[in-house]
Amino acid sequence: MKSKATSFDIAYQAGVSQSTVSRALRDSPLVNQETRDKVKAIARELNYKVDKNASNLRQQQSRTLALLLFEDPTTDDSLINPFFLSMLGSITRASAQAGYDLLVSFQNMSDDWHADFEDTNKADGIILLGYGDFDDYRDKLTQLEEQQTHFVRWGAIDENHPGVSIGCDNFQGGFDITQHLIDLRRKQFAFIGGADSHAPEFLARYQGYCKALEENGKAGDSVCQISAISTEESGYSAASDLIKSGDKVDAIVCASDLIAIGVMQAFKDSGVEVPDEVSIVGYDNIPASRFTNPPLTTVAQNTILAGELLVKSLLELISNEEVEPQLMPVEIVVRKSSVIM
Amino acid sequence: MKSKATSFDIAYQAGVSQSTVSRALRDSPLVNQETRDKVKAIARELNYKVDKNASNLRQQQSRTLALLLFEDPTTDDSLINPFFLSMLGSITRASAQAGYDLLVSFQNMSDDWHADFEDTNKADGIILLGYGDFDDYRDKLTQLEEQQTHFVRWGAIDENHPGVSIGCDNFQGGFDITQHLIDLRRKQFAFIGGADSHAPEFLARYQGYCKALEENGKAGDSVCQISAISTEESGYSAASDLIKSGDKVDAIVCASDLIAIGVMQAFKDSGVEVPDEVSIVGYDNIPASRFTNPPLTTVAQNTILAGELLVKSLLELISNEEVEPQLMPVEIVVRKSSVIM
DNA sequence: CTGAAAGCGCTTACAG
DNA sequence: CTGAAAGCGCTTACAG
Repeated sequence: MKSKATSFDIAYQAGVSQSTVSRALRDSPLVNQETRDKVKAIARELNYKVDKNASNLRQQQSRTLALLLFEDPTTDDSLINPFFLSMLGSITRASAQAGYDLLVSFQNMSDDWHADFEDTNKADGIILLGYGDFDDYRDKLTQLEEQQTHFVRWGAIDENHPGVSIGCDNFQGGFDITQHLIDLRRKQFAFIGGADSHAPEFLARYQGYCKALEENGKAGDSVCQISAISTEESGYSAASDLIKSGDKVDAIVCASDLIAIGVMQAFKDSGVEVPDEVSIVGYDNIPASRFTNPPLTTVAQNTILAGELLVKSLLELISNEEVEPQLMPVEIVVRKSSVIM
Repeated sequence: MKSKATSFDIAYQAGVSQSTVSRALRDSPLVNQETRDKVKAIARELNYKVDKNASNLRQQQSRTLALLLFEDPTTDDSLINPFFLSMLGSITRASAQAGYDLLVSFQNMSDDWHADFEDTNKADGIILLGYGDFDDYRDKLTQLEEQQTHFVRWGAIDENHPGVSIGCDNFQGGFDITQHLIDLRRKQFAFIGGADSHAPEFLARYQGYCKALEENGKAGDSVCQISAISTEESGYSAASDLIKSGDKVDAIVCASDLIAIGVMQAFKDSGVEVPDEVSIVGYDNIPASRFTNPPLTTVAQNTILAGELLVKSLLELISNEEVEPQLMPVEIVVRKSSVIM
């Protein structure tokens, strides 16, 4: 009584075979309209639901996507980079709309993502968000590709990177935000954030930064760059080094908002006024960027579109369609951390 | 060749029966040590992974938990209340550690959570985070209970609420933070946030607030309360009303950080200094609360412990153990929005 | 349009 | 300690 109804229970009550029940519930055109209605009515009445495990086993699929997050060295408890957190909602939503369930896990929970998700039939494909060092990560991507795993990742787009990437135009973002500072008549620039193969997104932002300086005759001397990973602490310490060095700067482009928040704090702690003495800008438009003091000028990436595109591309990959990497545009969000009133 | 190995492939190579392979891989004591090692070696070599669907179907379970988030009216794109977002990491982590997968979805994606998760065998249990109006939500909880669904929720603890709740001591939090303001010699108090059955957490915080005022001989006149839902906009508009009313207040307890951020903005826009003229405090200790100007004094809930406890309790429920609701302690985080320097 | 039957890949009671 | 067999609840080719 209390135990779950199966398709046989419905078949019995409807006076048809179990095969017919299965067909009717899946809206097969093979089934007579009348039979179909009857079966559906009984199914509803018995509160019948197709058993996912049985259905998936039979069809050799899972109708589930896996979202693998990178465990970030964040200051709060979430362990997830706030930028990725804002993407989570749209990925969840897009998966659900496509009729797929979404499994969420951390990348470091497993060594072999393919084995743990696709081989076990837990997921039909994988979405990757974030990573530590790209040079290490690349090997994992190559491995996934060799195993013919269906996966998409958010990040820099480069023909040499394994797999399909969806990402924003980091070069353009770096260029635009630097141009914004140049338009404000800032003279002495610095870039804070790693600018090498370990972090290709940051590198592209840096290259956009350099290009903007170059186009404005500011190459050479003022192309100052200090490495930092994407945390407030790292930004704080990089900025402290810069301040100690005595180099005069009046414009700082940070590779991420988290870095910028740390950098801003370091300058304030040294008694330097932001933006009066130095303009500071970030990248990502994380929720906290609106609340910093002063509010942070930054580069926004469309996280809603990003989530939708990641899911859409992955589903295409799963249906063996050809999928192109996608480069999305960025948008400058001007707030008070850059503009002198 | 390229197709996935099954237990039969291993059986063939190991020269044993498929049953023995299954037993060996599950570390059954029935299997000879030698046989077990051989089977495991071959499994590793063939990159064999147990098919989840088959295994789950057979065992009539899913080893999966469902996390149902409430789609909040947030200002950013995530659609998820930042407080719950910080819990996501620890829930993900705790599930993985218990050997369970975590399915994430929005509550409004479905009308019948039981049917959509437990009846389909997609999940063995459900974790609920957030809701809109508690009076509506309560019916859903009652329904879940009637269907004997395994579920736990984060929220107010009340014997009359259906199901098992894990939550922080909202009454104590409201009391402590109000006492903090009293200790600062504030005189005229207001509480901003709904204080009725629609939002039991807010109500408990309000009751703690009232109790603290009462104990300090401040009951009666100063027990001012203005309703607001947990968004910056709602806080802003409630504070604007308060300001317009001309009532003098020098201490405002907000039911959440989001409300407090809006309230603070409204006062600043009216030229009132925070905290010099009015102390403003929030509740939740969301990431952005550290960055507001001035940084927000608030009540912190231990999100890591909360996530772990939710998962632990749900697993106990699944194994049909008796589970008690859990009330966790809170901690006041004093920042500059309350304290005059 | 419908039914009987096979089979997806496991786990486990049963028999030895 | 091991194997043959049943069965979890579906979907779908096959036959009519």
